[in-house]
Amino acid sequence: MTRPPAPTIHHLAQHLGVHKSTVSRAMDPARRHLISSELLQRVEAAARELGYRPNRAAAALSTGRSKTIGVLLPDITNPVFPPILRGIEDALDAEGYFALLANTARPGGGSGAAQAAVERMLAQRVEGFLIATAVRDDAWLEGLRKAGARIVLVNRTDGRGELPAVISDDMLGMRLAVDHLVELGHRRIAHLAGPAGLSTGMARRIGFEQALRPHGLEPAAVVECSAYAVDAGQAAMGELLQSRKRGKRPFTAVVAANDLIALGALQTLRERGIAVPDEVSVIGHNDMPLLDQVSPPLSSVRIQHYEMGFRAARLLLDALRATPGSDQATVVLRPTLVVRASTAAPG
Amino acid sequence: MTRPPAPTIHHLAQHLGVHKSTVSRAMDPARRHLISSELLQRVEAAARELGYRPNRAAAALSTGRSKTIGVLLPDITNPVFPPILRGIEDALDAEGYFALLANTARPGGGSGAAQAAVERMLAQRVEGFLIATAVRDDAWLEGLRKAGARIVLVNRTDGRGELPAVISDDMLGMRLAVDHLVELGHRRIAHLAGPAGLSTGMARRIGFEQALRPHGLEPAAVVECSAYAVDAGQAAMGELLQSRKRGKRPFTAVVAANDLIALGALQTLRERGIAVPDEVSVIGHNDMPLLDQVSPPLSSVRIQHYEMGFRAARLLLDALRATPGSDQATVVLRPTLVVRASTAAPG
DNA sequence: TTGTAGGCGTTATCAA
DNA sequence: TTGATAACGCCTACAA
Repeated sequence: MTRPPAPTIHHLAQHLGVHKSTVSRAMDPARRHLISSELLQRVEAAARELGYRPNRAAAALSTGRSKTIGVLLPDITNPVFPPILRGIEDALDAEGYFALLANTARPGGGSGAAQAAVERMLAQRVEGFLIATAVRDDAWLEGLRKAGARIVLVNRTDGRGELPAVISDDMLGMRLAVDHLVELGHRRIAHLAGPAGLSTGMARRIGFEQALRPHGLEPAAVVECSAYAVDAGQAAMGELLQSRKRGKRPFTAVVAANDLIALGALQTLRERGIAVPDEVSVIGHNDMPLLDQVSPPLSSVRIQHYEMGFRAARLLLDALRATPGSDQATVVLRPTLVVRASTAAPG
Repeated sequence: MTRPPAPTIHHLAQHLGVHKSTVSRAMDPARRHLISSELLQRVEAAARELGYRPNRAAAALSTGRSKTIGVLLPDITNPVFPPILRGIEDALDAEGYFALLANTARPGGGSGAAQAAVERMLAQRVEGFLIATAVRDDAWLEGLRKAGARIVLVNRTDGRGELPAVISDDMLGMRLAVDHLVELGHRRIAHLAGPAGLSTGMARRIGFEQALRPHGLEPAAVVECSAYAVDAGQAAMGELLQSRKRGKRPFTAVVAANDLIALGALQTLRERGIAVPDEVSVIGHNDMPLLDQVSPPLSSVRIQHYEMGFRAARLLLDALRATPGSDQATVVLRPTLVVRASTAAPG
């Protein structure tokens, strides 16, 4: 039982007794109008009958357009990325594009995996890249741009802000968190920062400090986590408690750079018998799924992940139509505050 | 600033004063040995220098192999799929393949979206499909197979078991859950079933009933949820409590068909002031992330999602090498029990 | 070990 | 409105 060879445009043309260019035109919505409606119908009927599908690989070769976009993200297993990817896909799908996906956070680390993925994608002749990997070091990214690649950053920016990006307003996000706590009466607020090497880690840390200023406050303490992960948050919270014991600037609230870190903090606090929110308030960032199911339900700053992916993909698609260089835009999305039970007035 | 046209094999050949087939051979690891090592070095150097990348779109046209696999899943936003996808990608990546992804659970419902995605993927000349969409109705799937498409099912089977698949042993999974509860002393166990239209929903329900039998037990009650979702679980748990009130076969434990349903159940029980696990034990299924962070930490049956994706992709890749028809295999992975705090001896 | 010729399935450009 | 011809960039015989 061998599979029948897929019919080509040639077969169809022969079958109909017309030339293949005619079939080609009939199959293209943009050039259909050049065909007599009677012939058009016949072509469509025959195509259905023979199960003809234009070979995109051939079209790609001929036109130079693969209808394909490279998507780089650290790890789809991290809950912030699925909605982003979903948004990307929905936008691409609407234009008949596909995403070529690569998870670039390999055990090895570094940007090597990302570069390797880019190489392969380039070979596939993707028309552009959507990049959500968060490492801030990327000379290679700059090189990619210089080589003529179309790029839109998602959920991050490059160092110099030369690349178009769709991000969340991290300054605003931290202000929402801090204002909320200050309003509740907190004056001594600590920060569990994300890795300084990641663009959001840095932005949120700065955002935290700037958000305190208008209130005449300074950070009670800042500890940088080694990663956006529960155990890193656990460890960092431990450190924070050390400094607290040493009596310098005891804090009544903690702003975490992300939800996983916040969950780790919650765990450490629970272990030490420190009540949340009675003794210490905790607020996360991202508002990932299921935060309402943990104990206590975690307050957080909600980011529009789906929207971020969708807009980024649209931005890229628009840029592909336009001439190179006309794609300079950065979209900043507004986060919102989600108050649950992990934040309350200081005891 | 227009981007420089990518160099082709022709340019490289010219630059080196050799014929393009020579370059072609030099770039292919499988045929490199036919080239004098001196020339090989020159080619490689020149390739690096000019930034030459073989155009896969052209190679695909020429060889008929796109190095591309279509992956269909309902919704990447559902936490069981990211690890599956990651596994798929890792396996594909190792062979230089890419995944073309489609989320087929659209608001509309039905298998229309899946079929549309398949159409487009066929046009892209994917070499095969990995399908994780769970609807059990699929005449169209059968049609796809008959048309010669290479398919491996992931996390589901087809009705007749004609397609190779990688699944988890749902019978065993339910047995693990039921045995655990029986061992704790439960005799009246209820089931919150998944939608009967989904392959896992059906399999787990049957598994549940069969697991009770050796213990001389019958289901205390079974309620089918409208979806694998928290609110569906909430509603179903409400129904279960109704039947309990009516006094017929009151239960002391609930086996949920999936974790989201279990979380919904937990919520309803909390609202009604029924203590877990003191009055009712609850166990989920899948062991999705963060279950250890909810309250009480949810016992569950862990499924090897990553492995499932990885194995499925390998199976497909192997089948692609072999001749059609030689790919009949079904891999069954073994789940494990994860005991946390939501299950205990009946009060 | 290297070169030559032809074809993969489309689209694009002319010409009719 | 349709047909003819020539690419697109690579691979695969086969010949040298």
